[in-house]
Amino acid sequence: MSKPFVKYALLIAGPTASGKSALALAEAKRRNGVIINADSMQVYRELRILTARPSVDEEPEVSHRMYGHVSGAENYSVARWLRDVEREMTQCWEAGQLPILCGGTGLYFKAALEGLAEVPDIDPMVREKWRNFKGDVHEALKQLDIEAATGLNPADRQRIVRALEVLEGTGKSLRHWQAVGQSNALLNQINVERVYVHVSREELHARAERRFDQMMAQGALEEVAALPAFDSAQPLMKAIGVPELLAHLRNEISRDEAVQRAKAATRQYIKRQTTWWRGQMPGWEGYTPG
RNA sequence: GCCCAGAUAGCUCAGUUGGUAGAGCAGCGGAUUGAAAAUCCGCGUGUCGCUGGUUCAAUUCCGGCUCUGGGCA
Repeated sequence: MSKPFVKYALLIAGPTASGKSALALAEAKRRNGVIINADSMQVYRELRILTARPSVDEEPEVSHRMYGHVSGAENYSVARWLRDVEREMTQCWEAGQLPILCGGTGLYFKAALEGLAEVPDIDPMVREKWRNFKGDVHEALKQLDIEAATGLNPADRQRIVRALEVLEGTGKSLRHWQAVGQSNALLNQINVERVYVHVSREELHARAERRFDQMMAQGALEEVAALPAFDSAQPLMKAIGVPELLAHLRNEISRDEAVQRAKAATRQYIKRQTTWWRGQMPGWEGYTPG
């Protein structure tokens, strides 16, 4: 007789507007669970409506963690999420509750399941330097780290800048850290149940469209208008709907145009999420809400 | 009713001095290790309104028709 696992977790993933939150809620009630956020945008306090954050007030009997717990002035990251999740899961187990990780950010689930390269924190000054670098960053990386440079597309500025800041901040190539491997896979020794909420593309599009109209009715425009003057490079400023509604508030495009563009951005996001799970996360149990 | 303009990809339009057509957006496929709702790569998906005529060949030229704008009545 094998000893039963003490540590157990339920992972609920799926594209946006698939109905993950509803499933998580039902499972939490049924299995004495706590819902933990696995979405990179729902962590930001200032965007409740646009990120479709679950309205916690309506379900006081179910505890939600890591929703809106970060200011949009900050740069959240996979690494911070892993640290936050580890803390929350531990609390759940100690309280005899089931942690339910629910969200649409594939990289977060992948990092939790497979670990993340243990790159030391980078000095913010170094990050700033490369993010604001005016010249050709790919040229710069070729000079400093030819191996990392050849593996990246010259147009992929974001990854190139990351390689540059890691090199300068740690003295070693990003390739080195990734080769060293990941020892911190959070869910490694844990009994994990993985559920992928599957809904047809057509249905997802229809639901996402309806949902955005609802967001507008609930005051999404006002929510964006009320945002503090964050730097446009902040992650929160790139949440779907924010650039579009800001453009409308600056009188550059009509309200209808902004809505159409935001809906298109949502469809494109759904496509990227679908691709991610197809390619990066095979072996999840499919679940179709019905 | 008459005159003028237009009708080409899902949308907005370009183009072909006659040899079955291409941009942007949308869409589809892919990559993805500390910004991931990010970032990047790839792919035209088409009765060129309908119908006759001229021609080896018509989306292109000519006629008729239909529809849509605008103008005149």
